[in-house]
Amino acid sequence: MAVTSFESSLRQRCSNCSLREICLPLGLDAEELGRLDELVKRRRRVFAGQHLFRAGDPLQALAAVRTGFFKIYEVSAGGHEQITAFPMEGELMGLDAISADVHRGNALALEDSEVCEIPFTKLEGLLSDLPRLQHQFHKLLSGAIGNDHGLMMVLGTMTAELKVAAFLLNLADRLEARGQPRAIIHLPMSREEIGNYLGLKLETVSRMFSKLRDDGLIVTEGRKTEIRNYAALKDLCLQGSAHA
Amino acid sequence: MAVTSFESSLRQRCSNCSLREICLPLGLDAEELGRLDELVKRRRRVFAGQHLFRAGDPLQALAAVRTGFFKIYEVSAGGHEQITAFPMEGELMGLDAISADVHRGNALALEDSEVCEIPFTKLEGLLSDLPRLQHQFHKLLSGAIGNDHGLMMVLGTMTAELKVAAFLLNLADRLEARGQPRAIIHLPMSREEIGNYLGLKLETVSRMFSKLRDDGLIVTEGRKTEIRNYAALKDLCLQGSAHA
DNA sequence: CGGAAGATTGAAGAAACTCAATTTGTGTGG
DNA sequence: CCACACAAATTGAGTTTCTTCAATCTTCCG
Repeated sequence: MAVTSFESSLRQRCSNCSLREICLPLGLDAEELGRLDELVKRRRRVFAGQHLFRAGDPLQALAAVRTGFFKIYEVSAGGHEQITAFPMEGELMGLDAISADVHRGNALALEDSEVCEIPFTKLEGLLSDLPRLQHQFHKLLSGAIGNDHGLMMVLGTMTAELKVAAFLLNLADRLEARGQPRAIIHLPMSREEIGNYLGLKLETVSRMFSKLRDDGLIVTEGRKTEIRNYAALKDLCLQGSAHA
Repeated sequence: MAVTSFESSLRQRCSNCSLREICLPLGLDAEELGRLDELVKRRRRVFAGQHLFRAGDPLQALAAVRTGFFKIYEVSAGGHEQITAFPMEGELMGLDAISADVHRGNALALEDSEVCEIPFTKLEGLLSDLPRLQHQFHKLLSGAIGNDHGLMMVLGTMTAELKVAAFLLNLADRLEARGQPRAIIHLPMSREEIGNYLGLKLETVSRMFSKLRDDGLIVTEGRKTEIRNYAALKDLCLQGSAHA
């Protein structure tokens, strides 16, 4: 018992979370963190292939990825699937559900994962009391819009090669923001899922991986990818969208 | 003077605004509306071709379109422009700027327009006091994410013909939500701007307009477009994305 | 170790793009 | 009000890019 309570006080708190600089509680003081801590239901496990929520589910809680990787996909009226995000550690899922109190997207774990759940109604109550948390939450929502615009730019302006390059760079930068080496990327998603996300067919994605490999920008070993020349990859993206 | 004050009390209030069911103040009571009213700076004019804000400008105020039409476009590091939205009456602009306190996008008036400006810091203060307004604001932010996902679906899964059809349907539905006839659409944007938004070249957009016209779904007269067969246009979009 | 799913590569086809010419629309000054 | 000039839109022909179809090859589990 003593051990359990020790562990829970040590590990299961936002204040000790290694993701607190990325996740919701960024920039809160100890008292504010304590209030938030009370709300958060931590370390719910979601195994690879399982859904955390599905489109149509009522919004109960927002979820932050603690460990692992998810894909969020929406299904159109015509039945087509479109992946809208690949959330990783520290990223929130379900923000688009606030609008209608119902999830638009489906959240599927790509590998065994853990999430922290934050009951949304309770969170909104807390936001009224804690202006800094409120502002932080607005920044998160706004940032999600900005991320989506970034993807629109990729989808709307880039060729297949640039899309794949931008995809890898995006992952690299997000890994780096978490203190991990940006050069080594383990892709938990298939070529088909990457293609769906980027508006390409899986064969095209595969071809572009091969091309980037042949050009010496990356090294591929199945789903393990290493960025060999980050600067060149970045240049490729920049100059690529410049010719318009 | 008496007339002026009469007019201002009659016209220049959210409570009398014809857009209150679409814009921010949805579902507020009289007292809450009054508090919001105090913040809003109304009827700032922006003439066609003028910018309301530009990327890099510090976020001072969110802006709601009162009359007219805007385009929001972002410029990538490589210099490519991507239009991310065409806001019309009742729609908010600048939500993506909260994240970094700086505008990401540029807001250009496509026709002579009027906007209501809401100082953002003051708004956040008010949100803490008015839970219903806070919730409404969160719904708006969340809805913006949902809209973006809808566009991603269009960009990622649809052919040129379907993209244009979906674009027209989107406009039609938004007009209808404002009590205007959904069949008659005056497009304030050029073919090139439509193409930029949809990830197509202007010639392709033109061709698809012609195709939809030849198929009897729409009638075109320059930028004036009439939807002749709404149901068929909708079917086209649905079945189109089903084959995957 | 064997089977199935995922990934790669090739060749042929379709979709959208580029380049170019023509037509239409718009606004301005005579 | 018309004529002119300029910008936008349309249409055509040829090319590029991506997709489709198909055949391997690899990886990952049981």
